[in-house]
Order: sequence, then C-alpha cells, then structure tokens
Amino acid sequence: MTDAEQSPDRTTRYKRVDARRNERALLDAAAAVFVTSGVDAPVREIASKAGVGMGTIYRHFPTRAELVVAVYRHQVEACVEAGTVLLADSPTPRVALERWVDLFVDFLVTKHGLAGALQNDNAGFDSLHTYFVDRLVPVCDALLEAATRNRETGPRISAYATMRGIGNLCIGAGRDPLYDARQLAQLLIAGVLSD
Amino acid sequence: MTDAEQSPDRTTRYKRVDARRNERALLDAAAAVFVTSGVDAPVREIASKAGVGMGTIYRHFPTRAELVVAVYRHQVEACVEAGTVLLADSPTPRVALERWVDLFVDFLVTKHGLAGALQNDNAGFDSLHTYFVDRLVPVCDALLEAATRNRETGPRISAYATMRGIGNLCIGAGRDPLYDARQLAQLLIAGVLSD
Amino acid sequence: MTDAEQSPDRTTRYKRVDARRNERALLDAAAAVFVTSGVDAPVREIASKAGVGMGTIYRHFPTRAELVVAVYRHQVEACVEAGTVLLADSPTPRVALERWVDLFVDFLVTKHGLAGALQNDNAGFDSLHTYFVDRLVPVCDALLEAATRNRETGPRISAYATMRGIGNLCIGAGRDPLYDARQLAQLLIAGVLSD
Amino acid sequence: MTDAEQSPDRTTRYKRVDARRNERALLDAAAAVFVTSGVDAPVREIASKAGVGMGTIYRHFPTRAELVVAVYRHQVEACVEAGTVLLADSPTPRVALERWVDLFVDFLVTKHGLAGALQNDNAGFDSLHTYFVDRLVPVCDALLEAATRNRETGPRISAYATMRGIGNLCIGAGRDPLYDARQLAQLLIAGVLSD
DNA sequence: GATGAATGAGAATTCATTCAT
DNA sequence: GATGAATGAATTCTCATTCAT
Repeated sequence: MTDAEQSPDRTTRYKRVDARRNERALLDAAAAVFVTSGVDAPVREIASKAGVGMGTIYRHFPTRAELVVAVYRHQVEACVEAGTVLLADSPTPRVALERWVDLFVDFLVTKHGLAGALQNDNAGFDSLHTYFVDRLVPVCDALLEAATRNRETGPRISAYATMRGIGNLCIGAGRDPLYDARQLAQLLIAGVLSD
Repeated sequence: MTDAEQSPDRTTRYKRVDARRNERALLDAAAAVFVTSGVDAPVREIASKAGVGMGTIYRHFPTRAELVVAVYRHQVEACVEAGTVLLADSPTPRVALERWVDLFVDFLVTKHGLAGALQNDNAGFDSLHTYFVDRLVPVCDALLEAATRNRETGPRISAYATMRGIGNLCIGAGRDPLYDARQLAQLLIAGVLSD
Repeated sequence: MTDAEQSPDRTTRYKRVDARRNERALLDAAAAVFVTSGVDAPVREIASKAGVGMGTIYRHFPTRAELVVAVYRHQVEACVEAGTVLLADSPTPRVALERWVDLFVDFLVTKHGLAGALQNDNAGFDSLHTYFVDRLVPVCDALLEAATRNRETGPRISAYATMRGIGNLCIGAGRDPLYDARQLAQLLIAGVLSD
Repeated sequence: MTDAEQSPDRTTRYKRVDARRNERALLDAAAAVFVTSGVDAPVREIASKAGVGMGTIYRHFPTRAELVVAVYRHQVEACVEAGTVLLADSPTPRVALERWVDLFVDFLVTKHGLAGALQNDNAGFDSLHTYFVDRLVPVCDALLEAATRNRETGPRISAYATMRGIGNLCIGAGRDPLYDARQLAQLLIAGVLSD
C-alpha cells in the first residue's frame, strides 16, 4: 500500500518535470517574442517558438497578463531586492536612488513593449500593472524617502507618479539608439529631487 | 478662356471643391475619432463619421500616417508659432519654456494614441515622427537656448532628447486621472535646466 | 520474478476496487453535470467533478453514449418497474398510464439535454436510443393496452410513437418555467386515448 | 448638376442589385446548410456554399439569429396568412385548426434543426423565438378560439403552450421515417380540444 | 472621383482525444 | 490502470484593403 501511495506521487513528480520543461520553454519563447513583437504578440507565434501547441499556453497561463507577469517576475523581484542592497551599499541615499533608477530603466529598456503594456489600461493588463506597482512602488518610495530625509521638503511628487514617469520614458527605448532613456530618467529624478 | 475651355475647368474646379469638402470632413472626423479610439481606429469608423466611403479615405490619404500628419498639422503649426509668441510675452525665457511645454503636453495628452504613434518606429509612422521633429525641435531648441543663455552651461540634454522625453511622458495620459503628464514634464524640464 | 509477479497481481486487485470506486464517482459526477450542463458537457468538467483524470473516463466509457446510458440505466429500470406497480395499485388502468407518464416526464425533464440526445440520430447515440426503446416501450405498450382493453378500438398510435412524442415534449423543459411538459404529455395521452 | 445628383443614385441602385444577389445566394445556401447541419452550422460552411467570403455574411446578417429569421421569414408569413384563409375556407373551425397545424408541422419538419433552435434558450436565439411567437401564436390563438366558440369551456391550454408543444413534437422529425410528427401534433390538438 | 460590398488573412479560444509518465 | 499535459482542429469574429459599379 505504501508503494501504491508512492506511485501516484512519483507519477505526479514526473509530470511536473515534463510540464515544467514546457513552462520554461514557454517563458523563454515568450520573452524572446516579446522583444521582437511586443507583449501583444500572437499566441500562435509564442507557442510555435516554444515548440508547443497553443493549448499548452492556455493551460499554463490562462490570460496573457499571467504570462507577461511570469516572464518578468524574476527580474522584478531582483529589482525589489536591489533596492535594499543599494540603500545599504551606496555612499548616499540619493546615489542609491539614482543607481536603482538606472537598474530599473535597464530592465525596462531591454524588454521592448513591456513599458508600453505597463501604462496600458487595456483590459487584462491591470493585473500586470498592479503587480509592478505593488512590488516596485514601495521600493521607490523608500529610496525617495531616504534621499530627502535631511531636507525640509520631501520629493516633489509621489513614488507612484515617479515610477509611472520613468516607465513611460522607457517606452520604445532600445529600438532607437538616439534615445537615451537612462539619461532622461535621471533628469526626471533630478527634477523630482530639486527644491 | 472660352466657354469650351471654361466648362472642363469648371468641372475640375467643382470636383476640387467637392474633394476639398471631403478632405476637410475626413480630417475633422479623424480628429474626433482619434480622440476616442486612438490613431489606430478602424478606417470604417472614420469614414462613416465623415459621411464618406472608405475608398475616399484611401484616395486622399493612402497611408494612415499621412492622415495622422494631416490631422495634426494645424495644431503642430500653432504650437510652433506659440513658441515665438511666448518667448516675447513671458517674464523670463524659462517661464516661456515652461509654458510652451505645458502647451505641448496638453496637445499630446488630448490626442490619445498620438504620443504612442510618435515614438513608434512602426513602418509608415516615420514621416509622422519626422514631421513633428522637423517642426518642433527647433522651437524647443530656441526656448532652451534662451532659458540657459545667462548660465555657464547649456541645457543638460539636447532639444531633440527633451522633446522625445516629453512626448513619451504623454503616452497613455488622459486615460488615467491619476497620471499627471504636465507635472512630470515640468519636472523633467527642471532636471534639464538644473546645474 | 516472484515478487514481480505478485506485485502486479496485488496491484491489479487493488486497482479493481479502485476502478469500481472510480466508475461510481464518474457516474455520480456525470449525472450531476448533465443536469446543469446537459449531456454534451465537456469531458473535463465531468472528470474534475469526479476527481479523476480524463483518461479514466475514456477507459470506463469509450463513447459518450455509453456514459449516458450508464448514468441513466438505474433510473430507466426504476421507471420500468414502476409500470407494473402502478398498474396494480391504481384505480383504473388509465390512471396508471397517466401516472406513469408523469413519472417518465419528470425523469426526462430533470435531465437537461437527455431528451434531446434521445431523439438525436447523431452517431453514437443510437445505442442510447435503443436502450430506452427496448426497456420502456414494452411498459408503455402494456399500459396503453390495459387502458384500452374495454374499448372497441385500441390506442390511436403505437406505444413507440407515443413514447417518442412524450420524449420530444420534454426537450428543453426545465429551462423554461413557462413550459409545462407534464401538461402537454397528458394532453397528448388524452388525444391518444380519445375515440 | 442634375446628372451629378442622379449619378450616385444610379450607382447605389447598381450596388443594391449586386448585394441583393449575394443576399439571396446567402439565404439559399443557409437554408440548404441548415437542413444538413442544423442552424448551428459553421459560418464558413454557409459562406463557401454561397460562394462568398465570410465577411459578407456578417455584413448582411450580423447575428446568426438574424440570418435564421431571414431564412424562414417568408414561410412564417405564409403560415400566418394561411390561418385566415383556412378559417374562411374550412367546413368547421376545428378542421381549419387541424389543417393549419398540419401546415405548420410540415413547415417545421422540413427545416431540420429549426424546431430545435426555436425551443432553445441559447443566447442569441431569443429574437428568433420571439419572432416566431409574435407572428404565429396570435394565429393559433384565433383558431383555437374559433374551434371552441360553441363550447362551454375553452381549449385546455393556451395557444402559446400549444405552439410550444407542436414545435417540440417536430424536433428531429424528417430524419426518421418512423416518426410521424403530423400525427402526434393532431393527437395533441385532440387532447387540447377534449372536454 | 466616390462608394461601400466583398474578400480573406489573422487572432483568440475551446475541447475532444491521445499518450508519455 | 490512472493521470492530466499536450495537441491542434474547429470555429468565431474583425478589419485593412481592393475593386466593380
């Protein structure tokens, strides 16, 4: 009976390995396709690039937003963690903020179409927007807070507004070598921190 | 000009009047539709709002970009002229620049999707992008120049980069009351003018 | 190999019990799902309600018809037996017939889609149709026979035709409170028994 | 100028001829396809049978219900008119009713799948159901009324219920030579008119 | 020149069915 | 035997674009 009980367990484990392989293939394929065709890329394109059927995408990620979130989850989390580290390791809080902004910009810029989707209020992308906001705004807030701690006045706009602005500045960057999103974001930050 | 010569002439003239009427109707309709449905609005929607057939759109504006450019040409020109006027009428060049930026932001923000199309390198929108750049960057440059004339250093980025940044900050604004593009643009300017 | 031989044997025995449990769970689940989603309900829905994999359904009931037949077999048999009982217990044979018809209608009406499947000559549902006919027509025939025994003429149509008619009258009933299948069936019977 | 005004008019007329041809082809094709595949037949099937693109179906009949209604409109109207005629021409009102029921049954029986769609409360078929009810129930009501005018009691159920019953009795008829929908409908009527 | 009917490619989504584990 | 992941055909619907009238 122990064997019988273990058997389904082992079976389950096997399946998960299989499914996991597909899920990874899917995430890789989606990440790649998003770069070239944006996060609105046809399901079929992603599926065929991953070498799976379209149904497989729907099984793993019932909505497009879930797929996008999954694709970028790791990097978002890394960004979150970087906030704390930078605050501890940088000469001043302001430098920490600036470095973090560079980090965030680099992340968005290499993900063509992501920034566009983030500000997009298209139905179905709310959860994506929400996820980014929930995770990143608090980090940005802490950094802004620290950077203005010794001043009479706080930052000139909220962390949320700041993030939205930076996000927007990254749209379409990376497709155009003449467009320097990093620099623009730093200038925006300079404005936000100006008296 | 005899009668025989006049007759075809009159016909031509007549048709031109007709065509001109259509073109105007089309531009008005497109402007209205772009506001509600974005610059990617279905051709049919624009045509029916203008009270013309779809074929007529294609005759007048073979590509969508041409239509968009035509729709916004007047407003762009107005923006160009405002630059000179503001420079003359404002207390300081910096205030002139700030006012002009507000003007430009207001223009873009009410044109849903235009800002997106502007930064978009989708085929066919280059001419749109080019047109905006050609007309507006010199104005912005003059204002930036004036605003930094008495300083040791000029603006921290080029007029082109500044315009691109402002343009991006306007994407998606107007659909979201929590997003204040004007404020962000002013902060960016503050950054650009900071030492 | 002794162990190896015993192991599959024990496994088999274990599985048979298991399989039986699954079959019952499947029948219960299918009955429930048929009520809400009709006999065309997605396989997945039935499987998940039964807590088994979809493959298990295919193993036990290779075709949908087999599943449907199995689901309703018990109730059909109860209906068959009720015929005899009612004939013995009712004041008159006609009343027995009327009561039996009510019983049959109630059975069909609560099984959304069953009546539709019964008259449907879609491939695969023949066996279902056949099963119902084989079991129920004789009962109906006996009741009609008894109800017209003291008359000069028999019923105006065959028991088979009568059953088909009643079956049809039940299609879609239960989804529409304005539709009274019982009443219609009784009126049909009244017609069948009229002179 | 007169010519100019006439020209679009003539053009319009031409187009209508063209479109009308397609609409007719579409109706014929749909009627044929409905017989073999039911009123749920794939759009593509109908389109290709009519020799037109799928979009053409959507232009003429935005919803499936509109198509179905259009397909059967003529026959429904004929059925409506027959009611008056029969009442005038038949020896007794009851005979008129019986003849009309035969007419209605014949209509439904040759339209495989129509009866099924009529009782179907699937979303989108309401308008179809409504159309049939609105047009035919009053006729049936008048005939029932007339047939029971000299009696103490009226018909045993409403005209609506009667029509629903007859409609149901026609489902699937015509695919099965052993199933006599006419006869069953007449027996139902006999029941409805019985004391 | 203008019209708008027709076309058909393209995209999303659902499920029955198979089969590796 | 059981599982449920994977497949992909089937179907709906939308629009940009063409072209007969």
